[in-house]
Amino acid sequence: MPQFGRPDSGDLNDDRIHHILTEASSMIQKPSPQQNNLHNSIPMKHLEDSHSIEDSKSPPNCTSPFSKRNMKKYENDDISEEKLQKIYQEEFHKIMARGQRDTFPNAAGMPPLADENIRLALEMYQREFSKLQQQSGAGIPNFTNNLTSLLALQHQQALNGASIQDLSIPKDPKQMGKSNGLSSESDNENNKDLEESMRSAFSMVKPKPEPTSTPTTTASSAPSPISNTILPPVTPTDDFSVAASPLQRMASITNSLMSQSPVPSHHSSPQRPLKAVLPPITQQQFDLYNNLNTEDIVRRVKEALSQYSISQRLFGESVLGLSQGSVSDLLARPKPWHMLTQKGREPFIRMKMFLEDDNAVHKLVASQYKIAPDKLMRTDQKSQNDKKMMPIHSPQHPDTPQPPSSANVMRNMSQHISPTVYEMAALTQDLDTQVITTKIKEALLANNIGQKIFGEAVLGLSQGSVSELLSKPKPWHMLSIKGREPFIRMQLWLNDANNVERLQLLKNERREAIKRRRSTGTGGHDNSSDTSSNDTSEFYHSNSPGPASVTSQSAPPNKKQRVLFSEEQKEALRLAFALDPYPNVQTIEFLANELNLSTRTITNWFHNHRMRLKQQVPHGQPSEPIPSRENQSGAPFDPVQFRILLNQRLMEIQKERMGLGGMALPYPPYFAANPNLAALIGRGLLSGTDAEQLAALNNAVKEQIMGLDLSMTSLKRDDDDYDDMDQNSDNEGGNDDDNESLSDSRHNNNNDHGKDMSPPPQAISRTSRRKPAAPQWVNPLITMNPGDWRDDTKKNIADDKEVIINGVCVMNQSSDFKSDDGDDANVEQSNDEGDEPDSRLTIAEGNDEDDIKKSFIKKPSIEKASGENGDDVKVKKEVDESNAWEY
DNA sequence: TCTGAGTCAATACA
DNA sequence: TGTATTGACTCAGA
Repeated sequence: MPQFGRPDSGDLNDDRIHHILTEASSMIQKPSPQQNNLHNSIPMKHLEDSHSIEDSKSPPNCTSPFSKRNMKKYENDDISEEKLQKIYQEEFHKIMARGQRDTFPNAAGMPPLADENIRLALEMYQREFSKLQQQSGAGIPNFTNNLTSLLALQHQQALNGASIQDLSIPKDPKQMGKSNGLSSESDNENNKDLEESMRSAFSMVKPKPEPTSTPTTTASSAPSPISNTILPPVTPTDDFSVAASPLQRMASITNSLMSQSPVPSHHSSPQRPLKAVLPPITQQQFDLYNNLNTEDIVRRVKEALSQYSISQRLFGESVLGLSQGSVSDLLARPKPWHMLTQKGREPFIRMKMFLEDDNAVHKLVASQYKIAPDKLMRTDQKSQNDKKMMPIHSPQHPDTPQPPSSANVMRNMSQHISPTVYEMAALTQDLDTQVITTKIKEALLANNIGQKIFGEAVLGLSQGSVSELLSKPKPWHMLSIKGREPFIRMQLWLNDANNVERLQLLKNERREAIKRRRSTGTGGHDNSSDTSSNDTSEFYHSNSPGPASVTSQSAPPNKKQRVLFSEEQKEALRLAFALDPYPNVQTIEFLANELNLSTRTITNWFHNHRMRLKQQVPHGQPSEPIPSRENQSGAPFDPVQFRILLNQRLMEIQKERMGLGGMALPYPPYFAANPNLAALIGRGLLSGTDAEQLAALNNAVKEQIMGLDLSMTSLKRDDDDYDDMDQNSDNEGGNDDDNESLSDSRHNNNNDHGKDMSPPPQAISRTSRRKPAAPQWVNPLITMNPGDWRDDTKKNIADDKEVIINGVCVMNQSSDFKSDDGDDANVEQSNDEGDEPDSRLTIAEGNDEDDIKKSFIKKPSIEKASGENGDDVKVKKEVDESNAWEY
């Protein structure tokens, strides 16, 4: 499905960019070695100027490893002005191409990122070019004219807010090229260009060429390694510098634009043919850093990388000249200094230099997120000057500088510096995601704006993603930069005075478009994403890598049908998960065979199940409902045990379907007489093996037999694996209606099941998945402090306890816990209506039998679980270490 | 290679 | 039609 916000219309712009590049490349003559040298050096200056225009007036930071700029060649080389002009012209084209992308809202609705910078860069070019002209008395007349007109046009369009489609490049075929052809990849390449350029801006790394890669003409249609390495070389000794002059690089860009398949641009492009090669550490540097605390360095580096979400890959390649794996190894297990060889000490010296360079981290961030370094630097400087901005210099101690209110931060940022969303995400220390989503929900509801249009236009996300974000927002500190971006966008949207109007406008446009389509009989399904090339709402998008992947605009392939698990399959998977949330390959294959599913599907299910269980631990909860893999029991998954337990479970289900839920089981109860119980406990699936716990279990079994607890015997809707916790903490949503709807749902389910006494194992028995109420802010203390589940009651529900066993909960249920419905318990619970939120291994008790309830909740392990937080942690740790069930 | 994080998009339901 | 769910996918880290 074509993504809203990624319309085709931008191709026109890309077309022009592409054509400029093509024209430029066509002008290229094979450079002499001298030219090569010159070209190798000039872009660096240009990049510095274009990326650090404001910095250009200040002396470079000579202490920085990133400040080693190769300016000498440009300054000293003897070269004709004509060539210089040509080079300037080419670089101008390049900047223009970038400027078009960065300055004007592009097809993806990206707002201006560095319009000022681009303008300054262009002005700089103009100045330089004028100087050249004055010096030489010759020059290229049209160029300056074009430049001037472009600047004027750019300025005017910026003022008018003109869309990219209106951008008219001065028609001078000789210099500027004509508009023809299309290349949607131009933007990608420009992104790469920018990325690589930025990388080079603090280049400690120079790219190493592929052995055979020295294309010298524009004719090559094969992708060249150089096409991926637009960045200029760093040092005069660089082999690559000879091979990749700007002209050649431009030609390669053109070639790659012509030949590349539309691959989304990403900084970690898999086609990277480069290997980082750094200039060696000098003896002076070795002397300077003759004794380093590697652990401390590693710690600080990790903090920096973590704080700014800098990938190890980028760090390794840009700073250390090492692969991601090597970086990981170094950071995880730093050797003490004295144990390192000179070579082994090099990366630590580089890390040290990196840490000592105030700008290095920001440049890396800029590189990672394609933020113009000077922009980021300005942000940084502004933040230092204006305390209302994010205090980014004490990131490791978020409590020291009091972060400003999120709204103020956003307001300041959007008003003053127009940073990218990534910048904001990286630099904002705290944001109340709950408040934001609440406001968003209110706004959408009040103005009848759907999640779909909001997500596509404002967030660049699909409806489903918006739904999850709004209903289950993660706390800020738990979000990666990427995950923070939607919230930044939401806040920006909230700050926009015309936010609703824009969306309403867009909505109407869509409606009109649909009407037109229908009236014209074009038919086809409504692809509401394709109406939006000029959508004002996309203003909220930045030109950061973007929230939404650009999906193909072409006709979607055959709709892929989703796998739908039958209840039996789900039950089996839940059981298997309870036995081992991290199944090994053998287990996965066994399950795949057993359930007639693909191993991939099994893997995905476990993966998703872990993730979604984890998501149920909301807002800042340190609780880990799923034991880490290392904490898993050494005992392998036991297929026999699995089959026995599953068989019993399926019998339970069948019995329930037959409406015999209240009757005594004709077979040994689930646990009480289960010969595998001991094994289950012994495997650490139950926390504790003492008699009391067994007694508690037996109580639970007794309840089942008495029909007081239908948790094991009701097949309910199958969507409650993950959302029930949210529901439980829903302070606003719990009401009678919820219960009613749930009851209805259960009723229907039972009826449905009753009709089919023995559904086939593969039968799809989907039941109601509708939640009775949208989950609201979930209490973070779900597993650690159940007493805080509900802010409204503030009840210390010592009785409300749960035991999550590998994500499967065993809990009691107090009477005040029944309010919402059994459907939304944040742990699997049962109620007297037979609504089992999750038919996974669950031992619960009915609401109506206080005695039984009490007997159950007095399980020692559960009491431990409900203690003070500290106790909780302690107990939890013990549980983890003993591979026992968690709570 | 596995895992977590984030996301898409098919699907179901109100 | 809008929203919630969830299987599957991509990407980065270990």
